[in-house]
Parts: sequence; C-alpha cells; structure tokens
Amino acid sequence: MTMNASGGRRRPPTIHDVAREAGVSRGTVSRVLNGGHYVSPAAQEAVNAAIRKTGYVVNRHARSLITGRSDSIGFLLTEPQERFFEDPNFNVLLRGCTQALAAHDIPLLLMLAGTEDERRRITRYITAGHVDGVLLVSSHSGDPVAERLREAGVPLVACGKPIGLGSKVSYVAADDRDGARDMVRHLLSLGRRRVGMVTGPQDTPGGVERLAGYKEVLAEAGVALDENLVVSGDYSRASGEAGAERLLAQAPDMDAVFVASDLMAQGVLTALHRAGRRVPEDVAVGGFDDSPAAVASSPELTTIRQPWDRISAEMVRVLLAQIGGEDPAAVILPTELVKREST
Amino acid sequence: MTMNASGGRRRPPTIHDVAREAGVSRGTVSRVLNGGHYVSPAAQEAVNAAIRKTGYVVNRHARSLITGRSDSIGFLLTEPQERFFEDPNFNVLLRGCTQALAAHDIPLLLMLAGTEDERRRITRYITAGHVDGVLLVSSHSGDPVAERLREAGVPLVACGKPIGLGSKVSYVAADDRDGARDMVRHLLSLGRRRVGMVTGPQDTPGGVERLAGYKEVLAEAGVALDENLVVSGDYSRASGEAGAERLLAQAPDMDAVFVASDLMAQGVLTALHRAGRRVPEDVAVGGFDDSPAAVASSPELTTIRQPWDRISAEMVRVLLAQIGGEDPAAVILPTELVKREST
DNA sequence: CTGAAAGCGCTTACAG
DNA sequence: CTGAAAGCGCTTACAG
Repeated sequence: MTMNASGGRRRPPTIHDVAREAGVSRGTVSRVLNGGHYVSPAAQEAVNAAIRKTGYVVNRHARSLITGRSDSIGFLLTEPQERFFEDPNFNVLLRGCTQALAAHDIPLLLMLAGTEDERRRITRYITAGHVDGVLLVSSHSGDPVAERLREAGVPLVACGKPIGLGSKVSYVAADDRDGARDMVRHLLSLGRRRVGMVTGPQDTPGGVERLAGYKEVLAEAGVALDENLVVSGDYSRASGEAGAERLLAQAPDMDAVFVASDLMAQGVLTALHRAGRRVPEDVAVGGFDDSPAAVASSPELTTIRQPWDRISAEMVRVLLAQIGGEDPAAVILPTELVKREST
Repeated sequence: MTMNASGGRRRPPTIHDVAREAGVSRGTVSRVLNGGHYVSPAAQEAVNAAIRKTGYVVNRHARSLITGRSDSIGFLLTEPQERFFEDPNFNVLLRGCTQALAAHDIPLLLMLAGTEDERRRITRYITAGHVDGVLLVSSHSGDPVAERLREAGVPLVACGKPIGLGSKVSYVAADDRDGARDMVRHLLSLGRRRVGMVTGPQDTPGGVERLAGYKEVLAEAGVALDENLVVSGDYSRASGEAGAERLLAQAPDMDAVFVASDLMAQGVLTALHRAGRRVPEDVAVGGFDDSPAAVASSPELTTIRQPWDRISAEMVRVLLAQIGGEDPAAVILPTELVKREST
C-alpha cells in the first residue's frame, strides 16, 4: 500500500489548539469530548466555543490507538457475492445498517470475502481489532467465518440464524416458517390443491424453514405431500426458471406454487409464461421477501414481506449492545402477507 | 458513541513482540513492514518468520497516527439514496470498487449523505482526514459536496462528469453521447422513423449527453425533430412508465423509443404492454446501461452497455494515482450496443 | 544496514 | 473539578 499525503490539505487543529484557545489543559478538553463528566460548566462552555471556533474534529486514529476500540463496524459478506448483489434485499439491508450506524456516528466498512483466501485475510484483519464488531451476511451457513470470529471473541450478529452455532451467535431473522405458513394457507384458501414449491437452498435457515412451513400447512389441511411438487433452487432468478420447468414436467396439473424468494418467483413467472400458463388463472404464484422484484414483475407478486428496515435496525442495536458487553441475543421478527396480482 | 472492549479478545502482538522474537530492533521490523528497504536479507527473513510465528498484524491506528494517512477510501453517495439503491448499476459499481481496493488491501468506507445535514457532517469527517480519498457517486451534479471536497484538497474521483467543475475534478464516465448515437442509429437502421425518447434528468451529464446524441443522429439522418416525441424522466422505473404514456398520447404513431436507462425502459415496456402495443413489432425499445434489469424484463432489452467493471477499476486507479500526487484526470470509456429482443 | 529516540494526537489514572 | 504526565503502537530522521 503506498499512499502519500495530498496537496491541499492543511494540518487540522488538534486538541492542543482547542486547549490553548479555551485556556484549559488538554485533559479538560478530552473530558468534554468524552461526555463532559467532572468538568465545570464554565470550562465546558469555553471548550465548546473553542471547538466551534477552531473547527476541531477528533482524530480517530489517536483515539483508537489508546482506547483499543476502532469505533467502526464491519459489514461482512461471505460466499457468492454476485448473488447478494443481484438480490434487492441486500441493498435494503446495507442501506438500513449504514443509516442506523450513522445515527451513532459510526462508519461502516464494507468487506467482501468471496474466496477462502479473502476470508482468511479478512478474518485476520477483523481479529486484529480493526473493527469493533461485525454484521455478518452470509447465505450458506456452514460458513466457517462466523465460527472463527466467535472463537476470537469478536462481537457479531448474523442476518438469519447461522446453522450449527445455535444461540451462541446473535442473529436477527424474520419468522420464515410462519411466513411460509401464511402463504401456503393463502394459496389453499383460493381453492388450490396442487400446490408446488420451489425451495431455497437447504443449507440455509430460510431455505429449511420455509419448506417446513409449507409441509406443515399441507399436513394440517389434509393435503398429501407429493414429492413431484417440490423442487429446490438457490434463490437466483435462473434457478426459479429451471425449477418451474421441472415442476411443469413432473406435475402438469399444478395449480399454485410457493416460491421461496421473489427473485426465483420472477424466473417462475418467465417459465410459466413461456409454457402458456396464465398467472394467476391457471397457476397462482406466491413469492417471499417483498423485494423490489415483487413489483417489477408482471403480474406483480403476492409475497411475504420481510421487515428489512427493522431487521437492519435490530442487527445494529444488538451488535452495539454486545460491543457494550451484553450477551448474544436472537431476534425473530414477524412477516406479513402482501396480496398483489399473482394469486 | 459508547463502545467498550469486548470479552474474549486478547491483546494482539505488537511490533515489539515481533522485534523480540526476531532479535532485532523495532525500527528494523518497521522497515521490513514498509517495503524492506535498507534491511539485510538475514534480518528480513528473521522478521518475516517472527511475523508468521506471532501472527502479527499491523495496528493501522498507530500507523495512521504517525503517517497522517488513513489507508482507507470513502465511497460517498450523495443525493437521493433510494434511487441509487434501486438502480442495479449501483451494485456493480460498489462491488467493483470494493474489489479493486481490496487488491490493494485498502478498506472501503461506505458513506451515505442524503440530506444537507448529513452532507455537512460527512464533509467534516472527510476533510478531517479520516479517509485518504473519495469515490463520489452522485446523480445530480450541481452537487456542492464535490466542490467543497475539491476546495479542501481531498483527492476525489467522480462517477460521471461533475457538471460545472470542468476538469478540475477527476472523473470516469462512459461515452454517453456516442452510446446514444449508436442506439438511435440502430433504431433508424430498422426502418423506424418516428423515434421517441425518454431522457434522463437534464441536470445530469448522462441525461444531457444521451439526448444530444439522439438529436445529432436524427439531424444527420435528415429526420426532423418532433418535440412531441421527447419527454423527460428521472431514471426511475415509474418515470419511464409515465413518460411512455405521455409519448403514446402525444405521438400515437411512434414506432420506436430510445430510453435513457434500462430501469426506465422497464417502465416503458409496462406502459406499452398495457396500451396493447407489441414490442418490437409495433414499437422498438432501446435502453441504456445493460443493467440486470435488461435481461429481467420481457422482452429482454436491446441496450447500450456501460463498462461498469472498467469504470470502477479506473475510478480506483485514478484515485490512488491522485493520492500518490498526480493531477486529476478524466477517463472516458467506450460503450457497446447489445442487441436483444426489444428491437 | 541498524538501533536509540522522538513524536504523531489522544485518553486516563494520579495527584491535588 | 483540573493539570501534568505517562503511554497507546507505530514510523522516521538521525547517528553510527
């Protein structure tokens, strides 16, 4: 890494300049900066005025060096990046986390670790203390990064339940099973009885839970489970398209399909359209996520809304609490059925 | 901001531990860390072995404190965030920049400044030296942030030409005008003569240039410009839909339309479909960007590919060069016509 | 080529 | 409530 100082920047004012301007010691300035405890109102005021006058901004490197904290948070994306970037949910999550952190004046470092090599490098970087905590977004959850970070004692909160780590790692997730149950119940309420499903990956909590919800409701309704009506996808649009083609071949009488993500549902719509099936007349289609994809497709998708705003806000809240010394926690948030044109 | 040290992290090894392990002074370790100049091969080797053995990772805060560099780069998004996050191009750009930077082991800080208040706060943060340079992504380009950062001497490269700042600020952009020319020429080559356009915002370089290209080619082909065939949008899907409706009302005989972004083109497709016009039989539709939206829509869009991978790579290259002391530079990259189903 | 030393800007016990 | 002082982990002239 080679970076030199740039041309035009003049040396910013230091705590020393502020102290001189305010006529107090540097210690007092620091105390004002750190909450104003044990500082007389007069000194307090003088320092604040001096800060305004000098345009002082704390040097975080100096502060971090002594406190041992970095005052920044990492947003870590492991595993296939393309998929996440293709997924509109990712945007909402990233934006939500950035904003929630900005409210605390904490910068967010974006970290991508798609290869094992990068994952090793990033893990070292993190465990060296360059961020105070990590927001982990990973699709497949046999993900070793979560375990490594947990072992190193790095505060961590995952988006979705990390399989295999139980409640030792904090996570925030929507209630996938309940959402799936709502959707399948909705499809049955329409009178459909040949309800197919395109699942998510089965090494993913969402993938597992949504399938479980589907099976439960079918069983409760006394509808026999037909293996030909279940195919698996990987959350990508392409896998939805392929999945629908398989379903059509295996179970031509399918009259509804629950698809574990809106993106896959877009693919399903494409395949159905090509096969000449009308949606929702011939086949009702239910998605999951309520992502922008849901209203971008035609017909617009009936889907299950994941509360992304709350998810990101909770992830940040739990992480900050954990950095503050609290124990890990799991937060499960309710979903909501959004009825549109596809059912 | 209140963040306490977390439970399990033990104190990481310092340069002092490495020096002891290697049997050299701390200065020598530092020299190895910073390029290995003026270090004997023997010392070099001993230090490297000690680094491996101790698992040493440099403390960036200490380094930054003394060098005055932060060894990190900011990715700054000003103006309406929703639009950018909705825009698939944003993802590609963000990912490309993150990866290009990762190759230099430089972390990327994501900064969102949608309100004037946030913009002020971020500007202070940046000018205080917390990042070495800024990758600026802003739609409307009367954007005061670019000017403020330039004045403060912060190395900066914009995505797209910042209006009003001339070549004082580095930027990387696709050749918008040339791309637009290619598309309109393509539409004319299909025999269409009533070619409409949905423009981008006219306070945006891309918005201006793409319209200019459209007008140029029409003039060159001897096709009179019809004001009824030109409406303006804001790059959002919704504005494309509304724009197409206006065009249909003003110029029902329109047989082709050039839309300044794929996202708007999706909206155009929706409106055309609703009006019962077949694409491309009745109306040929050309987009711009070659974003994921282009293949997600049906029919798939003929469009102009922006070389996003190269754009992000060049942005990073130019920024690092500028941080290294070079003067600002503008880089214009060629576009490419991608023929699909909509023309 | 190498070590001893100063110093980056801050925070935090420690005396008062 | 406040100042003087030590020290966080590193880099970089400065002597040798």
